[in-house]
Amino acid sequence: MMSESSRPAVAIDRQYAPDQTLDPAQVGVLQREWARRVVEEPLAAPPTLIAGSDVHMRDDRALATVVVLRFPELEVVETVQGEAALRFPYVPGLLSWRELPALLDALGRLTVRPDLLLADGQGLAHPRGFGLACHLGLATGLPTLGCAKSILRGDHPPLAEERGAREPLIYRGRVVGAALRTKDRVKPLYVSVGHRITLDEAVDYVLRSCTKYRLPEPNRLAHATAQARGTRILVAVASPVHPCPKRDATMKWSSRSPSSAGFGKAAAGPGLV
DNA sequence: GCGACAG
DNA sequence: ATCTTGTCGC
Repeated sequence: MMSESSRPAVAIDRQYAPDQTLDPAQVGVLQREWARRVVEEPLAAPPTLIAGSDVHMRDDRALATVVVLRFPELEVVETVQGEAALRFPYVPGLLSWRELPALLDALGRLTVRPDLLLADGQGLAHPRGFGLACHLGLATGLPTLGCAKSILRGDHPPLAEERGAREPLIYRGRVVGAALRTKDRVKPLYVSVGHRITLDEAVDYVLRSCTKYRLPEPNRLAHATAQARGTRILVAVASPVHPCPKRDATMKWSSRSPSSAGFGKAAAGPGLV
């Protein structure tokens, strides 16, 4: 058989693949530009398939996992994995440049198309309005939302202790997201628009995806799978240990790069050349 | 200058 | 995120 070239469930727009050679200042400029392309609008229809993603770091490698669940049943429909070499340091505000390669690798392997993707990080609640969730949205064209475990930027009024309690996340006088209690008396999650969704919908779907745990099921399962794979506690019946070729650790830009100001220190920390 | 800083 | 065991609490 042939010619029945069924296109991938999720097409990756390579124009948004992170250019790993850019320095922080250049990335910042790109983020501001791309932030203008983010669309904040109501979902076209209630989602039937929702996905959650997570990335596990291990030995200079980023292992991504995406789990798709049927909604609102929350039954697993598909699980895919992706991988990429870590060629970018962790810099607050530039997370997508570090994690997107592995995530796109995984997303490109999906055989079903999610109606919504819950990313583990910020969406619009970002210094330049372009967190990981927004980046994933533009790269896949899918509706996305950011679901972070801690705040990157912004503040919010005290939150009631009951599950469902919600307060706006404010940054520079703007509502960039929402603090959401997904479980009684447990630290809240920070939800924000990623792409093609409204904040109210994002909050609604995150809450409806949380059953007995703090994190939404898609993300919780993706995290467990990614972590297990990274720690090698999964039954690797037919798959040998991943080859680990030699690679130099050029994980930091010139320590005197004038354009690096204002982006915080690199993961390697100060003092390293 | 100092503090903050998704994963 | 990662390095890492047990432990206090519902």
